Amino acid sequence: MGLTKSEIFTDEQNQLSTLLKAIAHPARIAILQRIIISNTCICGDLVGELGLAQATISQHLKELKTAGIIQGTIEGVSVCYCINPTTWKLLEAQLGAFLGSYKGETNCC
Amino acid sequence: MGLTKSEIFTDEQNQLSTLLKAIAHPARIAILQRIIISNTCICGDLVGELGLAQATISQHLKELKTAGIIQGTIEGVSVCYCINPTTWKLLEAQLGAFLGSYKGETNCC
DNA sequence: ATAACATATCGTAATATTGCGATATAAAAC
DNA sequence: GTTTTATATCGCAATATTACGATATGTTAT
Repeated sequence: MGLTKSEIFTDEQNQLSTLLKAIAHPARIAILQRIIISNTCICGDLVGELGLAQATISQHLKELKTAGIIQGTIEGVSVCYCINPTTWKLLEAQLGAFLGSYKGETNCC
Repeated sequence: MGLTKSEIFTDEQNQLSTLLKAIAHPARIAILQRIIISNTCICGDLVGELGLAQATISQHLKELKTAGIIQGTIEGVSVCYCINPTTWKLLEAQLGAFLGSYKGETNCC
């Protein structure tokens, strides 16, 4: 085993969990925060600021890209990574609906 | 290696990633949705509805409980699991701040 | 062309996650 | 007290993730 049984869940549940998984790492949260702040972010900058090796950061960027959360365009020698607005909005919507469905009524515990 | 270097990130980044990781699984999303809908949820119900073994569901519930997202109180023979309102609000706040920090200005790609 | 720089990919080791059968625990019913 | 019912834990196998050194690739300067 060790393999998530995605076939027994809905597409929405699988999609949301995939997006959340991509964000659920402190390095990737830090990377996204840096991208959002600078709005023109290259990998090299991150290598200096986060305490991770270049290979590791490149790998995290790839995961964010694969999930569709960021997009990269080649900008001369370096690569410019930005937030993918479509996916970001999708995440906000899906997550908002999910988190908002709990109204805080504690009838129970 | 294979161990996340949490010491190089801020407490907020680590806390948010821990909460997200707990939610970032389709089974756990499904479980939370069921808990929210029924507001009085026991493990046995879930075993029938999701296509996972009892041991697996119990493990997912434990992970949600360890992360502080749900809380369980013994209710006779079965256990009643509910959302932990404090953690849920914290997650909404942290995530709202994070997702909301991106304003969608594409100056770049 | 070649050197310098930026990023990606490969290979590998350590650790974590997922899933489940088997078994333990603990309360309620008989 | 034994059986039933509900949940938890153990142990294991399969797979995934995290991290990084080494190396490859590709782009700009010289």
